[in-house]
Amino acid sequence: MKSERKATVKDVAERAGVSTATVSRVLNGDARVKPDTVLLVNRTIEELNYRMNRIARSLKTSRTHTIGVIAPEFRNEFFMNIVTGVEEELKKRGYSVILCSSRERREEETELIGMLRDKGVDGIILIPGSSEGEHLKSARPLPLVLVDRTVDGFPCDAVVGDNYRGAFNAADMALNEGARRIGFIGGDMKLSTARERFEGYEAALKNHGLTPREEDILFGDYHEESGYLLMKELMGRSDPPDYVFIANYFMHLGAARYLLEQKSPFPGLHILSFDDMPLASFFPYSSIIVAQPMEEMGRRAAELLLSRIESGPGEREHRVIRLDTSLRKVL
Amino acid sequence: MKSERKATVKDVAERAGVSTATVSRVLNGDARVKPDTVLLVNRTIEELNYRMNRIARSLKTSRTHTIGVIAPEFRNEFFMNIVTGVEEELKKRGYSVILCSSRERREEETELIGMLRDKGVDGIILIPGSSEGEHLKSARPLPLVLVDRTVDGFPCDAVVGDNYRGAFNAADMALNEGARRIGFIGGDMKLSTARERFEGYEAALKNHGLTPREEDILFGDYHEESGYLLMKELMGRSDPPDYVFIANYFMHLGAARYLLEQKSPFPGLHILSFDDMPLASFFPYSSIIVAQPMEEMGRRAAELLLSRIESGPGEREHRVIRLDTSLRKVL
DNA sequence: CTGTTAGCGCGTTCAT
DNA sequence: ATGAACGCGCTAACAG
Repeated sequence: MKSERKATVKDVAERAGVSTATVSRVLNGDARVKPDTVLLVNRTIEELNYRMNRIARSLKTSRTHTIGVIAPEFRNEFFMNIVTGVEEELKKRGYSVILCSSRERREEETELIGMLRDKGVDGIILIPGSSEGEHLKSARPLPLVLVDRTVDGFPCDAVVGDNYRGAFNAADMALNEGARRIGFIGGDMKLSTARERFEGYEAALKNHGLTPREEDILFGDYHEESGYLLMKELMGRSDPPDYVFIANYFMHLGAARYLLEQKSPFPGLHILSFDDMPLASFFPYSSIIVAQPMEEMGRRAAELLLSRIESGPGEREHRVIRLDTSLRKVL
Repeated sequence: MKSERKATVKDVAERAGVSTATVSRVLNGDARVKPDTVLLVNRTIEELNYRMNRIARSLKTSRTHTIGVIAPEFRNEFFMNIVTGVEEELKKRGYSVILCSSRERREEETELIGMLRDKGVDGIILIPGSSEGEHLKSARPLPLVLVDRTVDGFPCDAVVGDNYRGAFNAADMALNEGARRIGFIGGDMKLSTARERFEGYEAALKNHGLTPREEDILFGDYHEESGYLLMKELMGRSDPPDYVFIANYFMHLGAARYLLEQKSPFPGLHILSFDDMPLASFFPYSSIIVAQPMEEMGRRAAELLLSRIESGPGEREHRVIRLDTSLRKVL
């Protein structure tokens, strides 16, 4: 059982009595190899326990079958649902993913893009951490697909949820149900999703002949703490709204924490929120949830990216895929 | 602005009037290069906007500065906290991570190990999806570090929490607080963590002169649904225990779902649980939580792996690092 | 259908 | 302190 050094194409070629080119052809499923030869080569490969050195191949082809994925934060279930979809689809098509966290910092995004390019990834999928995109052009000419949010001043392939309609539909349903006043706890309006969700909410109210009251509308930053504080502010008033729309899951989480802490109940309170995470429907007063197809967003982003990669620089138009949301009625 | 093909060492060498060997030395910080030359080369590198082709380097050195990380599931916050620690530490030391999901299947683990080896990773960090490890030897001789759980019949470097002491301490605290009967909702006893947690619980009871009642002890599979069902079974009885120890976060989640669904309260109920996730302390009746240092587990695993990689096949003893847990008192 | 040959871009002796 | 030359393992022309 003397385990020699790893076998190479050359070893296989010699042992099988063919040329390295033929071995390479078999390896790559080239059609014009005599079936017998294919068999012979494959048998030899088995015998030698040969495994292709993909690094050498990459050097030659300048393709790594590796995609860089940049997410703001791994501990975020929402993002990781997207990544799950990405990985699933990519794996199916023979790619793997280098995952990096941008920690929500622009400079990190820039740095990571450089690192990924150096590592030779075939493309990048990025969940933007901020609303600006100027720095993303450093990815060029590498194929790049944004997920979840678009970015200002940087037209780019992207897969996002239909935030406007999602928010509109939720608010509309609440209104049809008899909501009198719907408060709003939003995200940073510099983010595309935060804007769209607010606009959807606003449009639904107008559509019902209501004008949103300015004091019912609060903006935070999509983080847990901000949801906590804004909910506290809203409910601490003498005349709070009967419905509250919370623009994302993490603010919802914070709001729920506040609500749970209070001894006395809030009769008649109903909460609308974005993102149907496993727990969201168990938060107190949770009533209508806008569900985004998180994994599908990831899958579609992967698909889009691969189509760019595999078709070369064909179509130059940027494509923005907007996925439907659905409503989940809780109580 | 004619953007030529990417510059190579050769281009830099020519432009700087030195040899490629010198450029390579500068690139790798070789001490014996005349300072002037270093400066010159570095300037040229800037001018040409040269970036090293790391694939070519990898082909030569057979080191990729890439680590494979296999987790059972990306949507699991617990695992992703570990991965966060891994990525953080690795990034600091100049490595990046290829992340793959085993979907909790042994065959996937095997397959992924093969894929990672083919991609030339320098080592693998694996969060085992099952209790068996026979198939993991296919990773040899690649450095491999297990995190969170060890595996039967496969001695291996590993970083785990001190499950026994964690469980012991939690149960002990509850008993000192006046708990009369502590029920137990455990995980699959084939898993090392499930066994250790049960043993810690059992030992604490014995230590207080109590014998655990057989009917108070239920085993599930660490998943949400199983927590739901077992909690339902336990609380549906005529004489349920006053304390319940739930052996991991996801079962705790399921149990909480059950509890939340019930109209009538469970006066005096206290829940002990493992893993201090952001929400755990808000679950109903949550009382004592055993917190594992999730990110640190990841960091330590990364450290251990890199020490193996960078020191070559030195020490042959497998090292198991057992990290302390801490107790979090909720109510 | 198959073989020959020439690199891909780098690190590394072995000279000097 | 520096250079010339070879080769890591593979694929891609180009021949035949």
